[in-house]
Amino acid sequence: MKSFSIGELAIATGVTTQAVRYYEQQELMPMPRRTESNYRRYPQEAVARLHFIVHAKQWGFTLEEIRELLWLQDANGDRAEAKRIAGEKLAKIREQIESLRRIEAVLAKTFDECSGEGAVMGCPIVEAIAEQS
Amino acid sequence: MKSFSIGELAIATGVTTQAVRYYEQQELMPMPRRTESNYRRYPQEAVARLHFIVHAKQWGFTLEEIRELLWLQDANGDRAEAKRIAGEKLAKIREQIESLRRIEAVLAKTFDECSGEGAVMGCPIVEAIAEQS
DNA sequence: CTTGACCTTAAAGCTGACTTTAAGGTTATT
DNA sequence: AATAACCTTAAAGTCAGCTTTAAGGTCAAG
Repeated sequence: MKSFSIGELAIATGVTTQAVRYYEQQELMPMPRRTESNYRRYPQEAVARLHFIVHAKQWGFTLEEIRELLWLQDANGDRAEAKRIAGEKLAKIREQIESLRRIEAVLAKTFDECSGEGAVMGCPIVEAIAEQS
Repeated sequence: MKSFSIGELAIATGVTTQAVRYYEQQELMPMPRRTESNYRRYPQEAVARLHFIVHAKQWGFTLEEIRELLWLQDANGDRAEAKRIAGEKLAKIREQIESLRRIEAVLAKTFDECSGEGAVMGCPIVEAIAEQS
């Protein structure tokens, strides 16, 4: 079965070699075996694991949350625990959406109210920020 | 008319004195006059200006964007310019919402699919992250 | 047998928005 | 006159998630 140098692994997953070393340091990637000349050698599974990290990041998981999920898999832990982590993340994401929507609504309203003509004095956007309770 | 020490200004607006000095350094707050003993003395308008900063931050504006808006007001610039800044911010916020909504949809789906029972192996949440294209 | 592309480590730097630390000077109260 | 509660500055530290730098060692091609 093919084994990978850190550079090959990096290319296969679209991250930099430094990022891979950083994930190792942060205990997301396990310490791989080394060649005689002290080069890292990764097994096939490492590609999948690193892909998991990359994808989870795209989903907005922090490295800390991803570490939790990975350790859970390593320990073949409870599915309930994975669901809890995902549930917490889901709640956070929904809060963020709600918060952004509130801002969007007010900003969009004042944006429409602003004629875009004349001096900034009296501009509804600026006024709205200044007067916010 | 009342004038304020940096501490009074900070309390009036709910920020720390260090933050006020930081805003001065970042050219969001103007350099105020000093007492004989080199203490900062702020006029009434400084309270409003600092409030503007605090509120704009709550709306998700970065300090850089807030500086733009403040300088615009200082120069009594074009309302069109303020509208442009707000418009760019609005676009960014909408992008963020869209991105979060896409994540929310997928995460919510896999969350519902996960029974929460048994070992993490085969868990739909973990699988979904692993298999993401 | 040398050049260049890879690999190694540790440590410092980056962004944003501050906070913390250090080492003092001033003002108000007791 | 002493103490606390303010104020001053500059510089370093914090968080995340890396990137960059420095100073090397190794390996494949020509």
